[in-house]
Amino acid sequence: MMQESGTEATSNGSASQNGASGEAAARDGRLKSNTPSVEVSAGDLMHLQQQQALQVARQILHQQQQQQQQQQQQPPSGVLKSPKASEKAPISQVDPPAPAPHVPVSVAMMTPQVITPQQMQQILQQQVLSPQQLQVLLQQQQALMLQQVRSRYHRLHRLYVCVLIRGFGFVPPQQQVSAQQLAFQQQLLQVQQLQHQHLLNLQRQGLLSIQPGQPALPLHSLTQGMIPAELQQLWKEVTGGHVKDENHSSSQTSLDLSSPVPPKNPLLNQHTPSNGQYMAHSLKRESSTVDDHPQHSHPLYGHGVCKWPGCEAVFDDFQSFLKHLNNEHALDDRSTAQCRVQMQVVQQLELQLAKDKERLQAMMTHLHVKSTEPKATPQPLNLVSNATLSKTAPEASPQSLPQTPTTPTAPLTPLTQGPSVITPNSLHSVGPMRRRYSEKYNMPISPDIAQNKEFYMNAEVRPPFTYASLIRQAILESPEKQLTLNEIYNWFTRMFAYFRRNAATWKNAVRHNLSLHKCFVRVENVKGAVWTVDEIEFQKRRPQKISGSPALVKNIQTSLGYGPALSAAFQVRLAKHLTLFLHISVYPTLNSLANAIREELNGAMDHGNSNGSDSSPGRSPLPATHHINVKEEPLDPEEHEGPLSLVTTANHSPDFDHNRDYEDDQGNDDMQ
DNA sequence: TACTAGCTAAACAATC
DNA sequence: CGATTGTTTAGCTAGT
Repeated sequence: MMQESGTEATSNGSASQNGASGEAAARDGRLKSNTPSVEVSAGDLMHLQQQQALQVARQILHQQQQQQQQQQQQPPSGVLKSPKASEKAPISQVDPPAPAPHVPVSVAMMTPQVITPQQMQQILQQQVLSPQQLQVLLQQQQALMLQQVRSRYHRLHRLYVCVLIRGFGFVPPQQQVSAQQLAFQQQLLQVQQLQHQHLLNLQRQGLLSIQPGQPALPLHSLTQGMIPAELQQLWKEVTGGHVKDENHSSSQTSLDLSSPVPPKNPLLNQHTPSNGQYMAHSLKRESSTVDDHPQHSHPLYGHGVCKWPGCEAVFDDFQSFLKHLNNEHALDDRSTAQCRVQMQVVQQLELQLAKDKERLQAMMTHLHVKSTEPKATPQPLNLVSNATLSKTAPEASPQSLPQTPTTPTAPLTPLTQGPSVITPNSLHSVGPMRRRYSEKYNMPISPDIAQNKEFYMNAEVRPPFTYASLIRQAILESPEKQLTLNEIYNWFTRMFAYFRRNAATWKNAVRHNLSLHKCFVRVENVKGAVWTVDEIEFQKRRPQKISGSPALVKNIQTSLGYGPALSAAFQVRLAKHLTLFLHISVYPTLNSLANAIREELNGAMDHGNSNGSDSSPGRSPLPATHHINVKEEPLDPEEHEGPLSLVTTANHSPDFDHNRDYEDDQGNDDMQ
């Protein structure tokens, strides 16, 4: 008797693998992205550019030094010479009292992407520019920069410098500054376009989140791979260390620019006497909305713990935290690497968030459009639930109706299978599933089951299908297209969490259906008896409802404005999914749900055009032992494979009409 | 209102 | 003998 009991079990995990694998894939992606060289091509590009920039800057510097050595006798008047190496050494990070030397913008300005080293060399060899001219123009350039581009993205600055230098390069030194500026303006326009484009790209990539009222945060990744001290030294050498206006306007910026640290951490480069003032100021500037108490709050400090990734050091007071921050998380390779990792993480999260937001928006829009249609909402949404909860709605409501008014009442049970949420009472309250929509609108159930497999397996939601449909599905899914009763039981419990309870009830119903419906044929086997599906019988009985009641079809079509019955059924399903999606906050596979919705959206039309023969190749596999009364020829054997598609139904409804008074009723009468 | 479909419950018999 | 399987009936509800 229990010979088949062993078949149960094995594969409850199969369904959840989709979601799991998806998440794993996502995680993999994220992990991969943590290695800057692999995933973020933009970052790689920037890195390369930075390296190039460095090279170019060095080249320029070298050339200039050579020139200066050659022309040492006549130092330029009015313009300061480049600082000596010894003066360059103490850079901003270790030189708190002197903000002037911070010239970080310039560092970032060393963009190599337009001017090749060869070009630069050529320019310098031709001595197109004297250091003094260079200095003047740099200052002009910086002024323009301040005017036109307040954002402090490195890329912008680099591009500006690029333009500057290039403009120089093609203008003879004799020419007047206005001509140079003209050329520069042209370049500027070009660069601005590039900047805009680039910023858009970055925003799209989630690298940047520019808030309206906030100064744009530096894109630290642009300086990845650059050593701030070196860069600033180079800049000093190039500019002579005189870019005061820039220094003033962007003294904080400067630090940012030379640091790959995320904006959230304004302290990284603040090697000021760590009294917190500067940091607090910077912090307040950068996150003013968050920080009302700059002295004691910090994005990296919370509940007495350093929130630097992987740190979690505990501090009694804010000052010690600041000290710790300056000491332990100073600008070094480790911190930089951690910041990069964090950036990648954030980027991935933002990407994901953006995608999901977009998806949600589309769904909301879709729902809103639907709900505004007069008759669409009430019927399909409650189609299942009304019937289902008819008996025990008062019981069920507290469990299944904490949602919004649009929530379908029935199949909604919390997705977590925990007993804390689902009580036996509530489950029991989910009453008979009369007029499951799959029956009513001839929805093929296998796509639904397939797409929502994970959902049904994990959520104790009553599947909106009749027992007959489910039994048929179980049988058709089997390799032999035949199952023992116990195997059918197992399929139910395996596929639907709902059927893991109240076994006596639904098993009785299964048996009842097997016996009652002619479409289920019992075949004696060596091992005992197995049940098969007489597909023809099954197909015959189902379309009666919809084809036999044109009013229903009409109602569906008119009420939904969609035309085909597909829309009604689909909307029910969609509503179900969406409701779940929207109201159940913690569900491990939201993505899969959303994907299911999307796939349904996409697939709906496919079903409308194909005959929807999906996963059930089952074609009357049976010898039909006692079905001598199956005399009507199948309309089209192909059309009867698998679950009914709506098109099939629609196309053949007249045919089914003349099958209306089929023996099913007679058979029932016989039995009764 | 009558009819039908579907569900639940239950009684009962046959089989393992 | 108990559990399982299979059949049948009854009653109910919702939809037509």
